Formats: sequence, structure tokens, C-alpha cells
Amino acid sequence: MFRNVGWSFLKNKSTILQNHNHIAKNFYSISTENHSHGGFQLQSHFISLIHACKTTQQLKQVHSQILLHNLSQNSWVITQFISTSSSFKSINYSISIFQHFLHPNSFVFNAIIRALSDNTQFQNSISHLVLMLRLNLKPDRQTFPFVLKSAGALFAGGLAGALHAQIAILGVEFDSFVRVSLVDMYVKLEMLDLTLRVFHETPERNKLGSILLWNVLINGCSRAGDLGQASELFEAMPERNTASWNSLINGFMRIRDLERAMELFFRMPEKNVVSWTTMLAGFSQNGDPERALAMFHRMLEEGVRPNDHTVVSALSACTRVGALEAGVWIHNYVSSNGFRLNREIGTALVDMYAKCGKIESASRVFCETKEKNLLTWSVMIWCWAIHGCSEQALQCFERMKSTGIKPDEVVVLAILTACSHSGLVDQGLIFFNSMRFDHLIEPTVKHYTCLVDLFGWAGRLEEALSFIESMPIKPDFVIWGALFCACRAHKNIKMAELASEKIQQLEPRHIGSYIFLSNIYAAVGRWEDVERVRLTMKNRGVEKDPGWSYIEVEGQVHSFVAGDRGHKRSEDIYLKLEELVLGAREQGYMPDTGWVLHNIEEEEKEDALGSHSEKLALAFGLISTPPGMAIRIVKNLRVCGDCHSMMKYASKMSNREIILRDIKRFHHFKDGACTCMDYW
DNA sequence: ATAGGGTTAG
Repeated sequence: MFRNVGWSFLKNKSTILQNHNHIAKNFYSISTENHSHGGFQLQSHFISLIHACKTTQQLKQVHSQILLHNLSQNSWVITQFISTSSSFKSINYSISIFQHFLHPNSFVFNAIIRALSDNTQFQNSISHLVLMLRLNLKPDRQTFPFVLKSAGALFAGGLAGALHAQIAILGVEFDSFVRVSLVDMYVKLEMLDLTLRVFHETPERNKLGSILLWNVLINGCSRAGDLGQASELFEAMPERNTASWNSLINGFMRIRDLERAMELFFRMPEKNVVSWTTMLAGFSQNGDPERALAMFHRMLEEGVRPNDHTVVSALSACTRVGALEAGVWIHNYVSSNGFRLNREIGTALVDMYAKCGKIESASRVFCETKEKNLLTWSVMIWCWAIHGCSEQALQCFERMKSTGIKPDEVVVLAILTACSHSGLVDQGLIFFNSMRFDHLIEPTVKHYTCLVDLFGWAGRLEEALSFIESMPIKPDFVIWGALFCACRAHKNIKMAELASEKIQQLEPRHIGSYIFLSNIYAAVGRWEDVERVRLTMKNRGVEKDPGWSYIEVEGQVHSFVAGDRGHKRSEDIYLKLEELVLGAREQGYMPDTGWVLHNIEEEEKEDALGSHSEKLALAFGLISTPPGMAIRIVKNLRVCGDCHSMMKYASKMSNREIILRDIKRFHHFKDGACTCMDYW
């Protein structure tokens, strides 16, 4: 009878309460909590049984015994049960046990609130605090740390004050655990002034043992980018541990001060896996994936075992530079060192393979990854999209929806991108409208840009323009840039000039606007206008984006900038390049000087077009890999049109596949053609 | 007689 009484919390809370009161009146006397000596022994016996369980399977066997021995209403046993199944990530099992418990006391509530918080059901954990208060049960010092963690994780700023007040009312404000959690919640909510206020109100703050409080605070200052204050606190604190150092290092990494971060890292007395991971992730995020990977190998040499975070960060570094071999090495390392292919690692591997040009391997790992969330699906769909595989992207999207996952604005953006790369105008419009009206997602400027690409690719320029003009939000320079690219591809100079004007109004110092304008003049051979733009740009001192290309050869990543002569095989590279140009000319290649503005400074020093970073990487790839082997190049900007054309010739002449990733998409060159169909 | 807080990632 007891077992059949379930609580469905989320559906109707007032029914729950009526249920509870009814049950309380009628069945309280049959409570099986047993205070006799024999009952205590039985209870202890089951608690040790629960603690001995290693899997949910075993736990379920103990559960059936608990039911047989009439202990399913014993709060001591049930508390242990909830915590243990939660630690096995079987949160639904924890919830079910809780729901079959008729008169939960504060211990049982604390257990479920903690379990929900530990299993990222933050909203639900707060709902249980509310329920607890409704049942007139007093939350205590054991309740709040988890509730506060949930509020921080939910970024629920509106809750902060109410929880703080409740804590004060219940008189647990100065419990050290509650205190740390309170400070940490304000940190997560990015309320630095309140964080500091709570810290300064803490009487114990200068005593030994308050290290956590200081660490949380240093982390808060680091997140807020106030490294001056973080450093001061670090110096002033009564004692330090590895986490203190780690938090400060992370802060310097966040403000891109690699030197200070490194200095601290080398100076710290003891490094743990977090220290190494923080450095690795910091290098990777600050555009130095090579040093990031070096960190990974160094930590292995030092015998530090990486954890999931480390692996994800290392894979992300590979992804940035297209280091396929390094990525495969990490994949092997993970498989043979007892790492589980969980959601985080699975997603990172999918991203790595796809962005290194191995879309089939990405798809395989995606299938092997059993735990998928919205992010996992988004990454896969996004990858199909940038590879121009719109059919797979659309299929994947439908499969995602059929598993019950609701699309968000990011995944819709991926789908629209897929449509625009394949000219699926009508299909794209259907998704766009479905996003707004079925899923009630408000489109962002990025979605509108995608639609402009969509019309543009299909050559429907008038529709693209009227679409921009009818947008409910103000068009930015990126969207005009999209229109501009469409005009260039379809040689509509009048509309291109309009777009270019808009771009220059919105972003007068942005190099893109000059490049755009120069490109369009070059496309129709108005060379004096090209020169005029170049001079304007020079006079205004517009800085160029440094363009670089990466290529991995034998597990080693080589990077090139335009006009680069720093590589040790530089001479051979330029010889090969000359040979390529000559060969291509015989086949009809003409240097497309409309693209020189990409590297205006080098133009003065070098033969600008001829030494773009992607061409150097290509030449190096050709001379340093065996014939027939595919060449993979990663470029940080959009590939230049002249290089794009050269790649086509090169793929034909060398009889090789060239896989080039630029900032926007993948280009697969084969037999003189590219999968992007010359529109990107 | 039940029990707990911070640092790294996509």
C-alpha cells in the first residue's frame, strides 16, 4: 500500500500537500521507524549493505530486501539510499525512493536536495526547498550549501536575496559551510560587491581554516577580471593551498596575461591535475594550442594523470589547429587508459574529428557516444553543416527532435547554415519560421545573417536586400557583409556598393569593409578604384588581421603567416610554390589581384598573393608528405579567392585531395573542383 | 545515531 503512493511534484503541488496531510493523519501510527535495539541492529546492517554497493544493480537488490524487512519508511536507511544512488548518477532512482517515503523529515529532504543539485537538477532542488518550507520543516546548515549551489548554477540572481534572508531568519548565517556557499553563489551570480560584503562580514576570515573562503573570493575577483584585487587577497590570506594558486593562475589566463600565469605555475610548490589543466586550457584559449599540447605531454611525462577536463581541453587545442594526429593520439590514450566515452569526451572527440576534416570518424564517435545532450547534437549538426552535408544535417536534426530534445537558437543556426550552404532556400525559410512560431525562439542577428546567405547563395539578391530592410532589429556590419559576398559572387556591383557603404558607416575601422570594397572593384576590373581604397585604408591606419595557416605533418603542427620565411624548409617551400604557379598558369590560372588587400603590408615586402599563409602551408604539405596523401590545412580567416583558385589547380596537378578549413566552412578540393561550389 | 563547502571544460 505504501509503495503505491507516489508524489508527482512537478504536476500539482497542492495535491501533493493534501495527499501528505491525509497520509499523515491516517498512517502516522504505522510508521516503521524502530527505536528498539533489534531494529537498530537491522537498520545498521542495511546501512552497511547500502554502503557496500558498487552499482545501481546491487542497490536494487538491497532495496528489495529493505522492502521485505519493512524498512522502506526508515529515514536513516532511506537517507543513505538516496545519497548512494545519487552518487551512481541514478537520480531518477533517488527521486523515486524519495517519493515513496511518506513523511520525509529534514534529513531526507537534505539528501534529495543534495542529490538533485549534484545531478544538475538545480531547479528541482530549489523546488524541494520550497516544498520543505511548505511542510513546515526547517532547512538547516546542511540544506543551504546545495540550494545556494543550485541558485548559482541557475544564474538565478532574483533568488539570491530571498535565500540569504531565509538563511538569516533560520540563524545559520554564520555556519562556515553556509558562508562559503553564500560567497560562492554571489561569485557565480557575478555580484562582486555582495561577494566582498559577505566576506568582510565573516568574523573567522583571518583565522587558519578559512582558506576555502579566500579561494572562493580570489576566484570571484579572477572571474570579474580584477587581478589586482585577486593578487592582493592571495598575498594577504593566512594560508594557501594548491587551489589558491590555481585560482590566481586561472585569473591571469582569463585576462590573457600568459607570462604572469606561467611565472606562478613554475613558482607554485605543488601542482595538481587542475594546475596543469588550467595552463593547458589557458594556452589553448589564448591562441597558443601548440604550447597547450606541449603542456599535455609534459604532464604525462611528470606522471600526472589527466582527468576528463584535461582530455577535453587537450582535444579542443587539437581542434583549433586541425592537429588530427595529435587528436587521434589522445583518442587512443583515452580508450586505452580507462576513460569512459561520456558526453563531454564524446562531444570533444566529435568536434575534433569533424574540424580536422574527418567527418566520417566524427559521425562514428557520435554514434558510439551513448549520453547525448543538446550540445552533442548541435556539434554534430554544425559539423555536417560546415562540411556542406546538408542532408545529413537535416536528418540529424530530425533525429534529435525525435529523442525529445528541444532545439535552441544555436542548433537552429546550424540548420540554417546547412541550408544556406546547399541552396535549400525554401527549406531554410520553413526552419526559420518554425523556430519563431513552433519553438518560440526569438531570432538573433546571426539568424538573419544566415537567411541573407541563403537568399544570396541562390542569387536572389533583391529578396536578400528587402529582407534586411524589413528586419525588426538593426542590421549590423556582418549582415551587410553577407549581402556583399552575395553581390560579389553574382557580380551585382550596384548593390555591392550600397552594402559596402553601410559597412563603412557601421565599422569605419574594420578592415573587412575595405577588403569587401576592393574585392568588388577588382571583380569588374576597376583597378584605379582598387588602388584608391588601398590608399584610404593606409591613410586611416587600419590594421590588418594577422592571417595564419596551420598544417600538421607527422604529428607536428607547423604554422605560417603571409610572407613567412621563418620555416626551416623555407627555400624548398618557395621553390615548390613557384613550380605550382607555373604549372597552374599553363592550365589557365591567372593571379586574382582583387584579393591582395588581405595582406596589404606584405604586398610591399613580398609578392603578396604568392605568399599567403595557406599557399605556404600547401607547398610545405606537398613537399613533406608522401604522394597521394590528403593535405589538411586550417586557416584562421576566410580563405582568399586567389588561394582558393590555386588550391583547385593544385589538387588536380598533384592528384591529391586538399581539405582546407577556414573560419566559415570546409573546402574539399579534388580534381580541380571544390565542394563549396565557389560560394562561401 | 544519519550529512557538507571551492579551483579546471565544451
